[in-house]
Amino acid sequence: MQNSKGKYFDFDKECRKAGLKVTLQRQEIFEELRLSTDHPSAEALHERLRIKLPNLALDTVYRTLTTFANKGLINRVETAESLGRYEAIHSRHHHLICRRCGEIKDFTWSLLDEASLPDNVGNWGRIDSKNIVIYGLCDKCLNNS
Amino acid sequence: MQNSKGKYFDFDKECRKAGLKVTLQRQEIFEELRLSTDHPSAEALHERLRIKLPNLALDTVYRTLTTFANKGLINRVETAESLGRYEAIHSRHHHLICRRCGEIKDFTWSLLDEASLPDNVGNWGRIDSKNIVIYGLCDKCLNNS
DNA sequence: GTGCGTGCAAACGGTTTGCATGCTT
DNA sequence: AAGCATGCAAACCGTTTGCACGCAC
Repeated sequence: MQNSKGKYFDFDKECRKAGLKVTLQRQEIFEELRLSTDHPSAEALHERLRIKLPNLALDTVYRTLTTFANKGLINRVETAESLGRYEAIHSRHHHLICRRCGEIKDFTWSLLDEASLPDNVGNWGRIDSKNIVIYGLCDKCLNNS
Repeated sequence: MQNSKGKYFDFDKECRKAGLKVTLQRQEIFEELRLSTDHPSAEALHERLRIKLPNLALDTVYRTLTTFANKGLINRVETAESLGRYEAIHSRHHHLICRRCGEIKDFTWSLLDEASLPDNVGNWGRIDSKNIVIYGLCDKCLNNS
């Protein structure tokens, strides 16, 4: 993505716009995350990048992900394992989480996105996000049990 | 609750039914959790029980909560802080979580509970729970900022 | 050249585990 | 009397932090 002419997302540009220096580590971490569809953890990303960047430190991955999330370049997702996991930002979606294998599947539900909240919420405050989290057993795990 | 004649929930009975021995620690931990409305963590419960049970070990609280959750006596709730927190089981509800103070408010939304999932979920597997998690800033925190 | 970003190592906090003792059944 | 539950201490694991060097700007 270094020199992409904005094909998908001009990372270098967005990075600088956020006031961050463009480094190889940041480029690669973002790219790996962008290509991942499974909400990897910091450790998982570190593992995957070991071939490309053998010297990459795990704490750099943590720091980078935190920085990206703070700058709004990526989203942090709370999961079943009480473990911080991350995702490249894409469209509004909800989560199906398998209790067994931990896999997280996204799904969209525009009907809900547009629905207004029930009265008993009242004027709780300012709402930033509204997400459904569904737990269960995915098809694979159901068949292997 | 030890000798309550089933006024709210006969803990001793339910405990034995689940194959668990009834101990003072378990009774007190359950009772404290039942009286709590703020989804306390294991550490918070431990702290609150210090007066009643000065010798109660923190790991006992962890073990007890895990045991209860496994037996279905209580629910485990995933929260903003990536921290396991617990709640006594009450009626079906959803969560409003304040990013600032971490407070979790419950609300009900039967319309959603009864709604059928969108088509794109397909036959993902077996669904155990379906919860909405709303993040934002509660009224108190909004006014103090 | 300035200062942010990185790698290294050590600290940290919540949670889990091994073991011997104690209490429920 | 038998065995699960507890307390204690140590281990564990994911994450954060302090520091000095190195690279982007």
